[in-house]
Amino acid sequence: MSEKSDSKKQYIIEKATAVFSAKGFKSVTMKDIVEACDISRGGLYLYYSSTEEIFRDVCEKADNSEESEKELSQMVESAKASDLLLWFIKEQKKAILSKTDPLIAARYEYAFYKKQGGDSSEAKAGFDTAVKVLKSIIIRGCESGEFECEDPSHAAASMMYAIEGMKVCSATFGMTEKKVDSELLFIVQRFMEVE
Amino acid sequence: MSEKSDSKKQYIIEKATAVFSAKGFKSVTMKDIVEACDISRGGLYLYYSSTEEIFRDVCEKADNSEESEKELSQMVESAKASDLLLWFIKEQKKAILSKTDPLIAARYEYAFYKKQGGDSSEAKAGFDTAVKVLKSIIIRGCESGEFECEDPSHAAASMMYAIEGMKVCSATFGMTEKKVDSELLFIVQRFMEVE
Amino acid sequence: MSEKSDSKKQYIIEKATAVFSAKGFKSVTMKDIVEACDISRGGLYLYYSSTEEIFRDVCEKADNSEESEKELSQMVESAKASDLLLWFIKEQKKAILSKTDPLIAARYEYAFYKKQGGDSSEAKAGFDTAVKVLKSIIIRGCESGEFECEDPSHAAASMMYAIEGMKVCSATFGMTEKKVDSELLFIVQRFMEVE
Amino acid sequence: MSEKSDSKKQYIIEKATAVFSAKGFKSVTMKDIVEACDISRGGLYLYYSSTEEIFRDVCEKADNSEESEKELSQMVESAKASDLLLWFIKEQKKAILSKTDPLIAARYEYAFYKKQGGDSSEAKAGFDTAVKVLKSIIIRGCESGEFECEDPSHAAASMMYAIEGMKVCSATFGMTEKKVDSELLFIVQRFMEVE
DNA sequence: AATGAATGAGCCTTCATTCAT
DNA sequence: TATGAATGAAGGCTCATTCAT
Repeated sequence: MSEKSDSKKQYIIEKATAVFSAKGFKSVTMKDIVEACDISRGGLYLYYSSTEEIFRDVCEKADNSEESEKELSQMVESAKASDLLLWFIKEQKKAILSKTDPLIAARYEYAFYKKQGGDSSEAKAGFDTAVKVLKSIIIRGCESGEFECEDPSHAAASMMYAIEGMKVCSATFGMTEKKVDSELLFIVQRFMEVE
Repeated sequence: MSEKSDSKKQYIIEKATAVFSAKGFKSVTMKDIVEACDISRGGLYLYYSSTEEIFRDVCEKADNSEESEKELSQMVESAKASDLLLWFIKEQKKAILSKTDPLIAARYEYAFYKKQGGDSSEAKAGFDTAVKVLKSIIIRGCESGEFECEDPSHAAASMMYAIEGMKVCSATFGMTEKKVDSELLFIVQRFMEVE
Repeated sequence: MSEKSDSKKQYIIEKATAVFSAKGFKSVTMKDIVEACDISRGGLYLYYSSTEEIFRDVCEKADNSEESEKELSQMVESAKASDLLLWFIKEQKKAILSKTDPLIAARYEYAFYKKQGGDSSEAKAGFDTAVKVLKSIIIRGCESGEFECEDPSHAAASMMYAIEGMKVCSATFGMTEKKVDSELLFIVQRFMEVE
Repeated sequence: MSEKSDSKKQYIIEKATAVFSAKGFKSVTMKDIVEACDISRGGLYLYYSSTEEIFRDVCEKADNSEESEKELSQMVESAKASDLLLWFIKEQKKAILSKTDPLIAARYEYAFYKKQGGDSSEAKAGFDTAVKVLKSIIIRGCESGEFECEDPSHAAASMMYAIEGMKVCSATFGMTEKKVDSELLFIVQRFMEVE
């Protein structure tokens, strides 16, 4: 199963990504996927048995190709903290503007759907990871004297909440790039002194 | 029609609120409402013809009983800015913790649903109002010398983004009251000097 | 009941006539009538308990005010047969063009509906009456030497079939007045010699 | 899809024909068809999505097996006009008596339904075709000296109106075969001299 | 592995009809 | 008489899911 079926799964994921990006999470039916993939109804069931299952893989793949954290873990060893921060902020900006992630709306829908059902570990994990990364950047910057920040832990969390808020606002009623830039700059200045 | 049917509508809203709180927005069917209200299928259609229509009234009622902004507009005339800020933060805290608003998840779902459909004015309006209120509190505090803040407009927006982020996080994977308190305090301190 | 309720019935008939003219027979619901009459649902049921019942009265009233046959029976005593024929043809022309009878489509629909249900006496009665009238006109004309016609009985029937055909055609896909005139003239000439 | 589903469509058409013959057009529901076909609700929707769509195919099939016009176009090349006329009249007689076409009532109902909706091209097309065919037969007969007729165009139209009238009368309140024979004979004699 | 026809449950919506007032 | 809220049956439609091939 593994080799062949894996490439087929990749194909399905690819087509499904477009569907979830366009329709969100709950509105997507197995029929939508079947049609997007130009595959048979029964065929799809050989690989996936619910839209949720498909969505998970869609997100997973998207997360990986949004190489962000992986890439970071390499940079983090070598680079200057200010470069890292710049990079992190740019990544977040892209995410806010959905340039990287057209799935954002679907992700939130899914998060709420799971909350309803009691499970929410995935959403939490994503957020916590981002906070950790940001915190480690700040700490690094403080150590190297690039930044000054009394409470990196708190600062990282607060910044991420604000960023999260912008993501939601952008996903629900839209934000201009200019506005996002201005907000991000303002926030960074508030939470740390950049030398 | 108006008196009697209005009380019936109130009854439906009341029962429906529980349904939306428990199941979010999209999963709720007319049948769910019918059953919660213990009325006939046709009976419900006498008052409402879609879950969306019901949801709007549910939210409207919830907004009014979350007397927040209304109440504020009275206080704002007389009170000290620091009291107003305290009050505002407390309201937001309640909202974040869903103590006031168990509809929060449904509201977000609805916002995404409308975004899908192209309309998003309602969500935007809610956010903008909150920013305006906060901004006016900050300005007042600056004038009275209670606060110090260079850029009230920006500060208000940033604080609301962070609060919005907390709302989402709380709605998707939960936040403890302690955590919320700590975050709110930190944020306020970052964005203004409280004398 | 009789006096008061009669005037109310007349009112209902009047309003219902417009509804049947516009929507045919089967598409009309009790709700349509209720709305057209601006009366309560229960109120209508006090007088009528089905659209069919209403439709019967609607037709009956229409038949009476289309004074045709009644009026004729007076004329028939005195007038010249050629005048009567002229009058008869004019009446039919009006009927074909639905100038007199916007109910025509509804009537046919009803006729087919009843046929389905096995009853058809009403439709037959209407047609037979017309044939009789036409036949008596022809006979009268033959006696007075105005017309010449070997088989008045057959001629009357045939002419009425053609007229009936025109009614249906007019009701289903429309006919111009010019076309109707031309056809009626042609038919009369074929079935009798007008001196 | 084409082969298998076509045979299934044929099956549905066959069963549906009986339903439309028995119940007319408007009274027929998808459920009726589903039950007549002994298939599932969803199954029917695989092939047809409205009773109208089914009815169109029902009529089309009926029209083809009433080989009439097709057959005629072959005969018309070779046969004597008087034979053609005889054939045409016989076909009409069958139609009037609904021996060929138990769908007649449903067809009229459909015609009125479409008129209500503004479309009536189908009904008109059917009638016009019949007129053309009859006219060409008459012209042929005149050319060969079999018939004598001053105005074939008018005569054809008038005859068809009469025939149409008989169809309606037969469909609504019935006509005996004898009566139909007698009327048809009379009409033919009136509109042309048969040598 | 893959197909796609078939199923049946489930939701939506509209009406005729009743009944307490 | 008259009202109109309420009911529930009936029909429409869509999907997830299965299964013979």
